[in-house]
Amino acid sequence: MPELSPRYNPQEVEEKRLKLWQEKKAFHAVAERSRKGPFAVVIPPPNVTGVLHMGHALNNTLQDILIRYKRMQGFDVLWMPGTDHAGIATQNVVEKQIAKEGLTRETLGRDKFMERLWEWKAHHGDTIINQLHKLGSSCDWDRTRFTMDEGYSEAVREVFITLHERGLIYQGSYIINWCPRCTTALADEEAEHKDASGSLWHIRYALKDDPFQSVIVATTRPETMLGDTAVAVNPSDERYTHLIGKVIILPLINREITIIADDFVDRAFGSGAVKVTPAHDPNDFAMGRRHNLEFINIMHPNGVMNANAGRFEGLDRFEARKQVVQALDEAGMLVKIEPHMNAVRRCYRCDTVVEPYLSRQWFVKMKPLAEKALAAFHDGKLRIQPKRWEKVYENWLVDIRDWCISRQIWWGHRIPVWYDEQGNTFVARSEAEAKEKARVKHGKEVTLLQDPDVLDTWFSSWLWPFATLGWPKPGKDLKYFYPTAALFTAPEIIFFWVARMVMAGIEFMGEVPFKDVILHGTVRDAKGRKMSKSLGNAIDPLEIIGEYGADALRFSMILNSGQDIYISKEKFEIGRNFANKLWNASRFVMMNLAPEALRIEDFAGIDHAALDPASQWIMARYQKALVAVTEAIEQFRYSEAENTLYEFFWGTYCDWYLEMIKGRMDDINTQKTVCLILKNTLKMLHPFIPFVTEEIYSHITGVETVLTLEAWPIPEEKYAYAQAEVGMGSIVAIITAIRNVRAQWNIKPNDPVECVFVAAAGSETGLRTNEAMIKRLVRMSGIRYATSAEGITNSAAGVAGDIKFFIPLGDLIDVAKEKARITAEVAQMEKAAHAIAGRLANEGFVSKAPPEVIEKERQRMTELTSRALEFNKALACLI
RNA sequence: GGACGCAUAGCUCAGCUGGUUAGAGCGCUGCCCUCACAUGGCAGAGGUCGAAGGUUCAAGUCCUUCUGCGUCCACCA
Repeated sequence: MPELSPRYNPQEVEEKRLKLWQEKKAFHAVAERSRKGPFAVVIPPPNVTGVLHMGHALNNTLQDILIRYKRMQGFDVLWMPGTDHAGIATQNVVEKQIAKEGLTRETLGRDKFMERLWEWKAHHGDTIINQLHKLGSSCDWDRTRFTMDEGYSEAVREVFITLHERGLIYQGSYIINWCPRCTTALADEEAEHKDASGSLWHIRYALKDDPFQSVIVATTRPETMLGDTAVAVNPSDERYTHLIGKVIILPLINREITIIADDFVDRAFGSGAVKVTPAHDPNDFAMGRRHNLEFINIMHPNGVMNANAGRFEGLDRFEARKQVVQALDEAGMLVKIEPHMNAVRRCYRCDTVVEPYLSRQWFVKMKPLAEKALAAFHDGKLRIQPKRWEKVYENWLVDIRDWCISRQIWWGHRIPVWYDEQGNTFVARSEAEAKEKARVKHGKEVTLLQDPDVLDTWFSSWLWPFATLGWPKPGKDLKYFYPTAALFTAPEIIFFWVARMVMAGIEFMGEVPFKDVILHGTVRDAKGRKMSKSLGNAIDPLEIIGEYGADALRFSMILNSGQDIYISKEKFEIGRNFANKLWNASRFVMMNLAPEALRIEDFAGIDHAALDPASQWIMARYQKALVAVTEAIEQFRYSEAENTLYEFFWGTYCDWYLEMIKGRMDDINTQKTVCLILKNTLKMLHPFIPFVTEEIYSHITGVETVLTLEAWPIPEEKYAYAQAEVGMGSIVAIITAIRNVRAQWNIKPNDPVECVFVAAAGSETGLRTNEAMIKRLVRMSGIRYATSAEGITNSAAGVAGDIKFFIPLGDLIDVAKEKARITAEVAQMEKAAHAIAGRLANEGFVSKAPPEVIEKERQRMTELTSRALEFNKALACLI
């Protein structure tokens, strides 16, 4: 056994283990290898442009815990890794890069620009994967997929074509969310509402026949008035009924527009009259359709005013706003300006204010898909945790709107549609197929042009659970691993991704893609703010890994993962410290145990009848921890599982058990127990902190072990009985024993002495409350290391347990003060007993409370009374 | 405007179906470098469970209202 440093060095160990896992292909998934069946999880694919942040770290640690646990349980585990091409985000990154060379994508041209994108992907695309790797994620890395790799693209095309055939994809001109900076359409979910304080401009529109008569309209976007083609009022609004049908001269543009009546108009808002701009507002668009209005587009795709804007042509939309307002004011048409709070939609990629813009796009008809997703949920085929998110999922599906899937960018899956010169569309799997279709239609070869647009990134992401398994090609993996078991993700992404995956899964695989959706919190800084680069409050996971180790990162993160997680750098110390404690306790064990004990594999190797009481006790505690941890993991309550392990290992195994058996290490059965409990605890801890546990395990066994391939411990029912015997003995007896020891050995100050401790079986409850008292009493006798006798018992015989105590009499405490304190506590005990007595005398309680509760209370009272009595006796016989 | 979440020790949170004298970690105080570990050990201080009502024999836990913080959704000009 090589000498191990007293300080755990994570960097060295983690590097070594990563290499080993790779060499041994430890995470390689194989279908139909085990009788336990499949257990698959797909990673939420991070953006290729991504750099590991705390959100990833949390998300992947959660998955890894489950994955490693299930692997240890013997399932055929597949954790599918990969990255998302992240259309706009990636294109933005590369556009910025070429901008440094003075280039734009337009000057470069589509093909060259695409080359640059792929080049970028080749160089930087693995960054995040490598970082996830460092975190210890046990994905089957050989399977790493990319949403734009060849097979995946095939799946995307197949889905587009199938949906089109089923009448669920259509093309049309509607008002969509347009980002003038990215010059592309966005889906509703990609345009985020953000509150902003703006203004409400009230403008006067004069009547053509009678310039002295006018209506006043209010708007938050005055520049759009240039595209007005009507003014609308509510048909039941008496103020305006006489004006319906009259003509108005639109200021600045001098276009004649009509006053129309429409139920949409809210009489109570503003003046009750509203300007109608069908090409620049979704409501106005609908009105325009209803009333057959003209659609006048006043803007170029980049947000600069076009020729329809008259003298405002060439101005950016915000500059145009200023100048329009000014011009209106000068013309005396501006009535007033009110401050106004409203939600402005912004591009989720570049934060530019989104423009409602009329354009021709491709859409997915969502209602039929959503209905099935809803039905599957109602049938209980999908569980969402925590439950409160179920409603969010449900509401979105109920109120769903069609999905705009075309994007005017270049990085992505090209829309598989070709047009001939007449504008006929040919939806096809390939250009050749399209050409063939066109040939049939025209009876001759014709030239075709492919639709220049690409598909929304999410149009590929929503296929992730089955496209990664090889769909549309049939295969063993697809058949075996689909549907997957669970999905871990952040709630922000329910609409973008989760709900859509459910739809696609049902539509194309006939089954929901996962049974459990686990939504975890957001990682925030200590002040509760989201971590972001711009705020400068982000803690880099790689920095933490470098300093404290990946185990420390994982451990601390999970321990803190209740709802949202508030992180500061100091919080990672707990993980580092724990790993170090684990390391040192193991070092101690290895220093003191015989090789025979270190080789112990299971409980059968221990002669339980010959076991010392402390070891019997730790067995019981271990069983309890094992059951609790297993249950917590099954319920996805990882922080609870981890906390249980933390307390068991540190608070019970180290602080009590190892202290107790020091000096008893010559017993081989004790040695074996010490080792076996440690080994099984390492196994239980392995899903949480894979590196350090495996390293230690390998040192103990002397064999390089891949712990995730070892079996998860199974509770041994026969050891549970020790639990029932846990009890505290007579306090008077303890005091007596201490006094005897002192007298017997003629103890001098600061002499460490072993104390024989009498403890009897019987009283099972009240252990914890007794503990503090006993420690006090023991201290009053001059024992400093009062490892107390919690849980130590040696059967009903009431014979000595043999727990080691150090008794330095140097620092005797103030006995009088302690006596007073104990007296107070005893009084409190008596008070509690009295309260119970009162309760028991209460008619309501006796008649209405369940009998077992009454019985419990009665017992408790008896116990409190007798304990108080005993403490009183003990006080009397003290020094 | 709609929906949801949180409020428990100085800080971060447990407290799962109402039933012992409300717990942990960090921080703080005191004593210890004792031969596994000072990234450690032992001992200790610290809470009228956000406010007010209500249900109940019994409320941190259930109901109502309010206050403060947070999140998501939303086409009202």
